[in-house]
Formats: sequence, C-alpha cells, structure tokens
Amino acid sequence: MIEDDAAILFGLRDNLQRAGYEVRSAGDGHQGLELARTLRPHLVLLDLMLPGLSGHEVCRRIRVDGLEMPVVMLTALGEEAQVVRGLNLGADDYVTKPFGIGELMARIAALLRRHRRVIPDVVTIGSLEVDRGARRVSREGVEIELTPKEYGLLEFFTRKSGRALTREQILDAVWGDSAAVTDRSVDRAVTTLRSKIEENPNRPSLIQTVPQVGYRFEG
Amino acid sequence: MIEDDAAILFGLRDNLQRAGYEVRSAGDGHQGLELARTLRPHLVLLDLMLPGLSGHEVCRRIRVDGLEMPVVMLTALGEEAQVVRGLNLGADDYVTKPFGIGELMARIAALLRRHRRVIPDVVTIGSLEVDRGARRVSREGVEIELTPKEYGLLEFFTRKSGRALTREQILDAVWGDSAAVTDRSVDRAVTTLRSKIEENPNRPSLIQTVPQVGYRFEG
DNA sequence: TTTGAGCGTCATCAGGTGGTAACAACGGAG
DNA sequence: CTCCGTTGTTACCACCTGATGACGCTCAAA
Repeated sequence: MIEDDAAILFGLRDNLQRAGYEVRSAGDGHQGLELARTLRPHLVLLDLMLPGLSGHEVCRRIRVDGLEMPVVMLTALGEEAQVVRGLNLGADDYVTKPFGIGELMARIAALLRRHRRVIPDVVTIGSLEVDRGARRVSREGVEIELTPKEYGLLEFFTRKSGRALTREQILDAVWGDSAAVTDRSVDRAVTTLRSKIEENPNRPSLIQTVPQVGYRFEG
Repeated sequence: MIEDDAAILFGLRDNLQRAGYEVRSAGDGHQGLELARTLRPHLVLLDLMLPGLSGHEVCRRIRVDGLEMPVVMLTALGEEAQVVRGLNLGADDYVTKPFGIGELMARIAALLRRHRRVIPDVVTIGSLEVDRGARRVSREGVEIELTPKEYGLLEFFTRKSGRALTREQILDAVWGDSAAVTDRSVDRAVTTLRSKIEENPNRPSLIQTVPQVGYRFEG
C-alpha cells in the first residue's frame, strides 16, 4: 500500500488485516516502488497524490520493471480522463475517493481471484495456525481437530486477541443471543479448547484466565 | 454483449467495433448465456437488468460452467451492496450507468491485457481428473459418469478447493437463487457425488464434512 | 403412453456434540 | 488457618446433525 495520508492508511490497513491480508506500506513514491520491487507483493494499492514520485510514475515503472502484480489506483481525481490515463498506464482498477470499503475489498478480492492467488485468511499465533477460510487449525503442520464450538470460540478469540473478554461477551458472540446457557459452559469450552491447543494445558499460555471477568487470548 | 436496451447496445457496439473488437450480442439472459457457451468470447459485457434470466444469474452460470472469460457488469444499480454482490458472483468489473465510454473502453482494455493467457481446462486432484472444457471426469483414464447436478457441484468444489463452504454458499452457487430447495439436498448431492468419486465413500478423502457449516473440498 | 433417469424430500439411524450437574482445586479475605 | 466464592475437571446423557435408503415427482425420449 502506497499512501501518504495516515488516516486512510490506518483505516484501510485495519480492514485489510482483518480480512486476513498481510499489509506493508510506504509513504511516498520512491519508497513504494522500492518496496514493490523487493517484496513482490500479490497486489499494490496505489494512491496517486504522493510526495516524491507521482502515483502514475510509480505504476509506469512497476510495469517497466516487468512486475506483474495487479495495481489498484486510489484517488480523489475522478474525471474520466484521469481514469483512462491510469488504466492505460497499466493499472488494473481505479477507485475514486470517497469509496466504500466493502466495494474496495470486493474489487481486491476479484483481482486476486483472477491471479490464482488464494485469498489468504490465515492467522498465526506462535506455532499455532488458524485458517479461517478452511476452518482448520494446525500446529507445525499437524492438524488439530476441533469441534464446531471449540473452533468458534478460538476464532472469536483470534479476532479479539489481547483483550480481556467477559463470559457474557463470549456467550453473545459464540453461542448467540438465542442460546440459554450458563457461564459455566464457557469455562468448560475454554478448558477443552486449552487441552487441544495449549502446549501445556496446565500452564496455559494462549488463553489466560482473568479472575472475576473471563478470559484473554494472547495473540 | 448481453443488453436489452437497443440504444445502449448500438452505441456501445459502434464504439467497440471502431476500436477493433468483434462484437456479438444477445437481448436476453438465456440467449446471452447460450452465446457465451458456444462462442467462448474473450470478454462478456453484461447488463444486469435483463428480461428472462437476470444478469446475476447469467454471470453465476457462466462461472458454474467453468467459463473463465472476464465479465464486466453494466448497470444503473450503483449501491455498494450491489457492486459487492456482483463482484462476488465472479464478475471482474462493475461499471454503473451513466458511464463514460472512454472509461469503459479503458477498463475493457485493461481486462483483456491481463487475460490474453490461455487458462488450463483440466484440473487434477490426486488421481482424479476434471476436464472443464469437455465437462468430463475420470480416474486413471476411466471415465466417471456424473449427472449434471453432480458435475456442477464438483466443478464448484474444484474452484473453491481448500475452503470451508456453507450449505448456503453451495446452494447459491450450484442451484442458483431461483431454486427453493433444502439444505438437505446439498447433503444428498454430496453423498451421491462421494459415492462416485471417492476411493472409499465411507471414509471420504476429497470432500470433507465441516460440522455445523458444510463441506470442504481438498485440492 | 410408457418408461426411466435425475433429483428433491422424508424417515430413520448412528455417532458426535455440548450442556449440566457435581465435585475438586484454587486463591483471596479476614 | 479457615471460609467461601470462583474456576477447572469429569461423567453423563439428551439432543442434534449428517448419512443414507426409500419414495415420489417431473420431464424427456421412445
């Protein structure tokens, strides 16, 4: 992602990471081009109004270098002539601000789908790997079989990692408001989950108990 | 080009031909789908508001059939949710009317620039071979006869291999929004498909059950 | 009109899943 | 040190889910 506006950068990065993408960013054209050359990312998000090298120039040089990843231009310049110019320079899509985050994500997914890349959805915590796309968990390549509830709980934890969660929050999120279950069910689910994913279930390192409150997942 | 509004059809066709493209057109969804199947064009321009089959349905069926040409959706429906839905159905771009002819041409050019490559039509998973061009499946040279629904399901699985798919996703993709069928029908179809393509149907290795969710195809 | 293939639904069954209860362990307060 | 509230653990069993055989509807070909 090559973008100099910090607000947009952070907002987008958040969304992309939540969707499972790994994001690297640069704040100006030269850095951005360098990053694209060395990192060879699966896709480039490119702001056009940049200090240093202009976005158009970055895109042109990316293509001159023979880099073939999709490039999505991101800009406030919405006039047709601008769009045409951007696309003719080798961009694959051209999205004008203000844009809907959902649309941008869908366009990114569409481009990656074309390029035969798996759209990533894998979270890694230490040696533990949670593949949200495949709904699978593994440690060092060995699959860990989880029941649906255990998986749902773990998935929720990965999305809220680092935060202390009350049993009520966990119930709402994993069991849903329909379910009439006890707090104790959370305890039990946590216990069985620990027994499967913790290296040492007696001394849990991934799922910490927060007394009087609930649990915290260390990610 | 699948478009029922004659004014737009003629206007666009003119422009496209002047730019050197060969254009064939259909005025409703069924004809359009048939044309795409037989002609195998390099790109499909698809209006969403169509008599007969809706544009969404046409796009879905194009993908179900394993046709991989770029699809550009063309519509007056500009809401973000619509755009996201279209792209998720397998469209490559989504342009809202009124659009600038120059921008549309640039977007078409960008897609064709990318898509010159030939796409492999045969997918191999273990000893199983799925020939999407011929719509045929075989194991070690021996053809496996599949009914249309079974083949559609398998084809969908090969395109989403490795991902956990909900029954709803499978229904949407394979049965289509028109069909009013139960989740259980997915189960049934999976069972019969397993009985034909699995080495050991009782211990499926290709199609895994993902409890509470649906199925996952191991590719 | 008959026949058969394809496919959706139903009923049944086996096995897995998860909630609860009961008890153990733990830890903080006094 | 004791008490008590909270958390961890185990056992049990009701319930749900998915697999599958059976059935019937629809449609197209003979």
